[in-house]
Amino acid sequence: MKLSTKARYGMRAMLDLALHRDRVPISLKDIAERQQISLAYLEQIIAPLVAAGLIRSLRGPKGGIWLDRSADQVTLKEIFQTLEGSLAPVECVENPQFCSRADLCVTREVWDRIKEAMASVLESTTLQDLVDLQKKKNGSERLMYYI
Amino acid sequence: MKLSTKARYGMRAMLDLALHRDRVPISLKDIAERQQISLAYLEQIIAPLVAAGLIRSLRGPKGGIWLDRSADQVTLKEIFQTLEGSLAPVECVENPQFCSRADLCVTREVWDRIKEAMASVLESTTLQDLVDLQKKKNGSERLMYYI
DNA sequence: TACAATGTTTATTATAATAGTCGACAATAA
DNA sequence: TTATTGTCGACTATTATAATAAACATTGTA
Repeated sequence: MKLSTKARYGMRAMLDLALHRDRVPISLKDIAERQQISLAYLEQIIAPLVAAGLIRSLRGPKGGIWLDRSADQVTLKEIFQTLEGSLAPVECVENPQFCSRADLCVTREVWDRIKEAMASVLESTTLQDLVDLQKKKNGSERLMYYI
Repeated sequence: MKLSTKARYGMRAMLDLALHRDRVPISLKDIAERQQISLAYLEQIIAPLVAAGLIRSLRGPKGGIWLDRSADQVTLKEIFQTLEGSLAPVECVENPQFCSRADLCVTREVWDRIKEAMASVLESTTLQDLVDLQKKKNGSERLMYYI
């Protein structure tokens, strides 16, 4: 049960945005270079985040993207769900009619608990928490991330 | 991030075994029928559980499989890991050298927390817990599961 | 106004994983 | 001895993933 690269890269891209809030749009090209993701692929990852209203964008020279809210108002759950869909590890958790056994099956309860455990982590963490973690972690290596 | 059918079916098969502890081997055919899984596919799911020592087996007439331990001694984590591999949602959590950014990347911390949250649920639940849940849930429908 | 620099959208593709099926084989109780 | 079980390996169809690429739309600036 592995995460897709879209969710992995997308989370990195969102953190990159949060770390570079300079009141100017950040170009996809810059993010792609810093995060070592191909520009073309990054475009595909950013698109749903724009559609979900987490990111805003502007085309043209000096264009780019930026967070629509302050980092402490964006939970990782929103990002995750936008890129990966439901948190449920099996379809029947959200969609009982997916399996005819759903109403009798107690393994479903297990998968639901896992969903809730994941939700708890992702709801309680914001982009700002990641920013703080990053700053704390970098210490002297800060320059790598801020220049 | 969805579970494979192997883990889904395998968890059901293990619960089926725990519910039918009658001191006799249970045939794969019976489990396949009750759980609505093809026999051929179920064989593939059972094999790693036997290899992991969770299940024992006997061939021939009246042969079948059974739990090697009592249900309260089998955590769901063991079953999950046997069928699905690591709990880590991204490779770098277990294998830092998977990604060159691993030591600086704080999204990795998020994925690790998710892994731990899942582990917590799966470690703290045993097959016996599922058996109890099932009995409680079934009530009058018990017969469906016990005959 | 022209144009270069950006984001947007859609199509296409290669690779791998999933979810099985099938057939030959091995062991064993009756 | 034989029918009944589990074991093992090969095979296959379908789908998802992880991209690449090309054409297009917008916009700041010279």
